[in-house]
Amino acid sequence: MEEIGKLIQTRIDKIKTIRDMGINPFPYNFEVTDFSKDIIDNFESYNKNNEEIKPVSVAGRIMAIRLMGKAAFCSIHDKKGNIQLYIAQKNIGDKSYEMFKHLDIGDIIGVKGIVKKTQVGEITVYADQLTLLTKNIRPLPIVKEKDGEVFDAFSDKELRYRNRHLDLLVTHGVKETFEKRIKIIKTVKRILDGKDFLEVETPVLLPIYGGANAAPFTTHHNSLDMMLYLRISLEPYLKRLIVGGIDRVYEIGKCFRNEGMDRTHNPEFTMLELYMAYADYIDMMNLTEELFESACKEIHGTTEIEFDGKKIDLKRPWRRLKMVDAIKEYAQIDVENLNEEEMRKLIKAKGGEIKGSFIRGLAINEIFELYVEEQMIQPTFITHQPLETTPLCKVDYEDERYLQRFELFINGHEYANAYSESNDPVFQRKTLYEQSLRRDVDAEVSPMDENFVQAIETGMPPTGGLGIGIDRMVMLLTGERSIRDVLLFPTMKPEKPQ
RNA sequence: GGGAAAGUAGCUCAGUAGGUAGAGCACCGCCCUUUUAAGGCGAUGGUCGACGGUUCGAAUCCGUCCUCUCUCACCA
Repeated sequence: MEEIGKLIQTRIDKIKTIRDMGINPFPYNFEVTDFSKDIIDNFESYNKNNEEIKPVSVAGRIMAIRLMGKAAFCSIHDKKGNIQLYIAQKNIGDKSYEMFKHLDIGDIIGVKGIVKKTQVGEITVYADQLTLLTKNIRPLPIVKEKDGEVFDAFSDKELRYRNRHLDLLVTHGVKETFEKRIKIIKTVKRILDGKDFLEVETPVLLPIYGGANAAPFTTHHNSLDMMLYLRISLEPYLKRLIVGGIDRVYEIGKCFRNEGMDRTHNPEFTMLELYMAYADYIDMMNLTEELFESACKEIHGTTEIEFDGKKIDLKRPWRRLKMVDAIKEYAQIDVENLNEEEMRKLIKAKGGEIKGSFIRGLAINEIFELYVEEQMIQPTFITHQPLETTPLCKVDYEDERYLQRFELFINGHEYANAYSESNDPVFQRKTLYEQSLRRDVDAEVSPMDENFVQAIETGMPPTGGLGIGIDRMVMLLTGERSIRDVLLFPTMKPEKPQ
């Protein structure tokens, strides 16, 4: 039998021993009235001048046991943190103490008792009653700590991601990261709700996909006997709602892209998309600033954060720079006065390449990405991308070679993308139709969505649209470098291939 | 897809001229009523990621594969 099996069997045997003592190792409930952090933070309200003021009832998982004959200290972990318990035979009685000696790290117990400080001053619950609430049979990773230094941390990332339940229990900061994640999302929602945006839920399973260039996941509906796609963006349905008269609409939801995985890409990820009728890309910039700044303040209490050792200030307003001006300033390249040959040379010099025939606007975008993007450390809106970079955006009034679009860069990475949305139905139909013809050469091109085009033909008001990658926003604000550290259950290959 | 590193006890890790597999913690037994990485004594525990090869003999050398990490490329 494998070793883990023996450890488990030992604990299963303990369950029987405890049952033989007339104790149910899996009782139904326990009245919890107090939590670790509250007791520690408000010690005086529990104990004054070593006089008990009020008894407490706490419950949690045993994380450490220090047994000394007829008494023991143990640390339990509850939803707010850790607290030490003092378990003495003379206080809890012979039978309970006998049971206690059969408990393990990982068991869940409830304790009623009084709060006191030990000789060395640690706030401790002195147990009068001990109740076993759940017997554990599978050993936890053992992580120890002294003076803030962690020993034998549960550090194997594969095991941590595959066993997030263990990771949450024993790895410092993991739970906090996910608490921050939801705080960020709630802040975003609060701001949007306050501006009269309607939060909606649109379908994930679609007969046709679109809104981005990406390979979709496919599935099959049995009773309809048809192929369905998982959405790659939220755009097509949110725009239908704008047409439908919901002038301010947003959704925060999972999108799915069947593409490569790395530190910043997971096959399923969370997008915020919002659409605002009668607004343009300038309004979207103002809103983006507010969302990031507010979320940052909510998490950090300040607009200044540090990431990768770099100080970043998210305080509004942020710099707004046309793409060609950014190239001029950061790369000393006057890209508008270059000919094709000069541009090709610049791209090649940085290891880039031009796919297919030379398209001037795409080359400008390529030069920006190669020469400038990584220098955009402080939050910067790069605006006026060349017309050729997307067909879904309106061109600028002043110079029709460029778009009313922005991309937000922070710390050299893109965090948001926004347009003054194109709403010319004739142009949209033509573009989407021509795109769909390229499907046999480019598998990532979306098929023609007739129903969507008909919606646009009904008339979409002038609209500003904004997309923000929530996972990356959370990474920025929590300092995590891998998307897997901001997803509770990141996509993993099965351990043992079937 | 390319490159690099890794996979040894439940956890964290040692372990090369190729010669029967080690530590700490956990677990088990004993001692211990103020410990906090508790301590002391003792014991158990391994298909060394998988499969092949070389060899009298492989955790170790070679090959293939699997998983994960980092990184580059691709992709929003």
